[in-house]
Amino acid sequence: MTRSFYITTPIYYVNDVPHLGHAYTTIAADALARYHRARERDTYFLTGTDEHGQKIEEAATARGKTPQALADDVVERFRDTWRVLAVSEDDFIRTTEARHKRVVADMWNRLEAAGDIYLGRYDGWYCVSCEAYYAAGNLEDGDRCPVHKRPAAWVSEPSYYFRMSRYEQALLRHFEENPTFVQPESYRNEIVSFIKGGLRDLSVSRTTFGWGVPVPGTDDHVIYVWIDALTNYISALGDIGSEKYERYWPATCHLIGKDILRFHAVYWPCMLMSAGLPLPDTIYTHGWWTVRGEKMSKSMPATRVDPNLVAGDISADALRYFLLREVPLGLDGDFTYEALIGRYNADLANDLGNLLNRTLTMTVKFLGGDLPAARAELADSEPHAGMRRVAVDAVKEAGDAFEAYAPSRALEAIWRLVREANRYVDTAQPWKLAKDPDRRAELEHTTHGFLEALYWAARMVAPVMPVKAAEILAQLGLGEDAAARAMARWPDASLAGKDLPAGLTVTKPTPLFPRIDDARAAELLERWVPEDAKAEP
RNA sequence: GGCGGGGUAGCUCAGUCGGUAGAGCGGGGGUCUCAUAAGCCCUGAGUCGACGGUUCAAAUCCGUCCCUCGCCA
Repeated sequence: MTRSFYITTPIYYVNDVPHLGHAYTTIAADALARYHRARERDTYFLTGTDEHGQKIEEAATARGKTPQALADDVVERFRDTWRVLAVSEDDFIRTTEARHKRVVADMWNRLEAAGDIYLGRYDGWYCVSCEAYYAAGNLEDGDRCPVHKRPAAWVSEPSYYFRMSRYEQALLRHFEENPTFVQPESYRNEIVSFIKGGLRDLSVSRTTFGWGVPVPGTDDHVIYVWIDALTNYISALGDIGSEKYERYWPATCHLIGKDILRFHAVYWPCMLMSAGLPLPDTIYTHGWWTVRGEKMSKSMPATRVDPNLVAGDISADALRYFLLREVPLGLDGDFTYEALIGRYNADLANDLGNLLNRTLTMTVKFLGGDLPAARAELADSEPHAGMRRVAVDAVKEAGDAFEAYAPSRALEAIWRLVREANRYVDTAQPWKLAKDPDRRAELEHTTHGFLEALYWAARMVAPVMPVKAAEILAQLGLGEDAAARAMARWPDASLAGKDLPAGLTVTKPTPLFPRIDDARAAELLERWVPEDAKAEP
């Protein structure tokens, strides 16, 4: 029995407006979840929101609302965005839900029962905007936070501590025994050297604000971020020991951004060890997007990319494709609208979209729209055998790549198939075969060949482009149910030549990805670039 | 400052255990006509960051240096 596949995104701070960074993590996790579902694994995909903390409390006060009312309000921005981006999460956890708070309290009690919680005092610099504490050495001009350049506050308060130092050796051993625990390897090395530098105990409660999960048995301490936030990965499954917990925990993959690597790769494993719970298989750290070479930031309008807007104009799938194809998951990348439109035209409109269009048109023109069967006697001759070899290889390579958290490589492999199919059409020249009644068998075999290539390509791109994949299958003549069933199964390479369903009829195609010409590109840029950024050079 | 990545065609990057370099994009040329002025084919005299070393042979190993990025609660 294969183990289940449980993948998570971080919970996003609910006060934020969903941006390209949120979209990227969530889309990547969604593609991986969809791929594993197609491999018929018991898959669970979780995302959600972090709704506690001082920042929410203050924002709510400023608007004359309760923190809960504010959270209830703004959480919809995330839910709406995920609908627009075709995200298929199985659950959406909010840290303000009762089911979450109950498990957080349970986690706390477990750490305490293990003797790993003690009362101390916290002294340090705190920046409200970052919701983060700084060592004196990391501040600028004496007391300014390096991110917001705002003065940080000196705080000194009683605080409970988690005895993380106790797990230093056990954690190092876990890294040695599980070389893929943190991926990619460069991040693993960073974390190992961090741990080797020595682990300190962790301040895990606060008394200066109230919006959070109360520390069990106290009335003045609130659990400070990590135990609260990280526990979402378990609380979404239910209580520890519940049916769903047993079915999905430990997680297969926590997909995260590099800014929260340490919390996932150090704090969280230590907490789990203390609680006596198994550790996740892999913490996968994806890279960071810059926009036009600049770090994304609220103070830089030109770096503001609204995934909802872009998806609305050129389809969610096109954005999903670009983000997952342009850059390997573990590396940083630069986002520009020019690159987005470039890939849209080259890969989606010209290669894939036009392949669908030309092949369907030929099927209608030369065969009256009836999908032909393959001819066994031609299967092993060229160029037919060449087409099949490339298709079979693509299924294998794309599958291997998705397994290895490398959607960009999977897409490259699928595009080798798409390009080969275009080449196959040019080599076989169906328009000539159609003029010669004696070559009817060749015409049918070739047509079957490129349609099956498309049938496979559609199913393989489905994790990344679920909506467009369904459209391709629909244009190939599959009904809604048949299309859904096809997408729910990864192609079986051994079925080459006999996988395309028989008896289907196709009609005149509609362009899947209408080409973006220069005029349209200018129009889109006008819409996408924020007003306050247009003045910039 | 300490530790760790990188510096390869105009751009983005591949290059396993050393055998005188490749893929996509862009540019240039050609060609088919089924197609979204799409497709297909052809086209790269790159000091493989610099210098020195090991070797019959180094982008690939060693040393020094330069530049760049990341981590150091």
